[in-house]
Amino acid sequence: MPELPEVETVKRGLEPILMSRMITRVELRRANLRFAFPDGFVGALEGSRVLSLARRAKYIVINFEHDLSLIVHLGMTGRFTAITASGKNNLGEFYFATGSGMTADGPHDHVVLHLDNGTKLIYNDPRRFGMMDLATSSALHEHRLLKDIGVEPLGNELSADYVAAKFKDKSAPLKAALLDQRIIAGLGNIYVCEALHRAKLAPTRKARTLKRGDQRLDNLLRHIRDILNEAILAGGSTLQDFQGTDGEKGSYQQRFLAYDREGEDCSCGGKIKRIVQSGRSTFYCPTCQK
DNA sequence: AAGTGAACCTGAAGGC
DNA sequence: TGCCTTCAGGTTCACT
Repeated sequence: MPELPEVETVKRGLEPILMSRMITRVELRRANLRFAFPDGFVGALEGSRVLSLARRAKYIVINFEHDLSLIVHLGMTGRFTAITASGKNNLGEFYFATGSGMTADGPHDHVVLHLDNGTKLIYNDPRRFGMMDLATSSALHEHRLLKDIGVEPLGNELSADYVAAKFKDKSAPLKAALLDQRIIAGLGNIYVCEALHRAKLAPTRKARTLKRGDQRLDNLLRHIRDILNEAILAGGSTLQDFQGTDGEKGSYQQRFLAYDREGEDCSCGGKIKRIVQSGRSTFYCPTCQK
């Protein structure tokens, strides 16, 4: 589900809960999510103290003392819920509820982290497309999940020249190229649709048609950055029931101009169309996106 | 080699 | 009401 803005929102929500805390106990309710939890997962985390949190693409990285990192991916439906002494605090997509009597017994509560201040942090993931793995902090970028990830779209490395070089000779549709995490990190189906709509570029166009020096490429990158920043400010989107840290609903969904708007009017007078590209829905306006 | 589609898994929503 | 089909924010594997 979550794309870069939602993952960033969850990471920011986890920060005050986890920072400087020690994990005293780890409950694993099953042996795997997308893949098996690594050997020694529980033992490595128990007794470890959190130093910092980071995000890379759609991965949340929790750094501990002694060169240990926990890499988490929320997949499509992963969410964190913190139960503190004062009640339940939801960090991901969920609902807000209070009451210290809440327990971690939902059918898809797969991991429970018990912290040294009594807080329980629950990872819930119905579809189990999420992932958790351990890594060596000092060699984080060499981890198999992270080593081939491309540039962060909100960092300084994302430039038109970089993208043009990656798109050169690419016959894949622009939509597919933008979803490729090896080129730009963190873009997902929604924000790619929205950015292409804002940039008035057809998702079906071959990536290589945007060449070095083409102003439309600068324009597209500007829209990508803008849309991600706006979404982060809004606390992520609310497809279904995404919510920010404090139970406040993310409000970005209301601003979608193309995504999930099949048949509706585009501001240009055309109609939003839904097509399928590499197995995923693309929403765009054939009238103004060229 | 690159590009497309299927697979992974569960739940929600829509059609009949 | 209930059964069946389709679809979902992601990633990765297996084909052509």
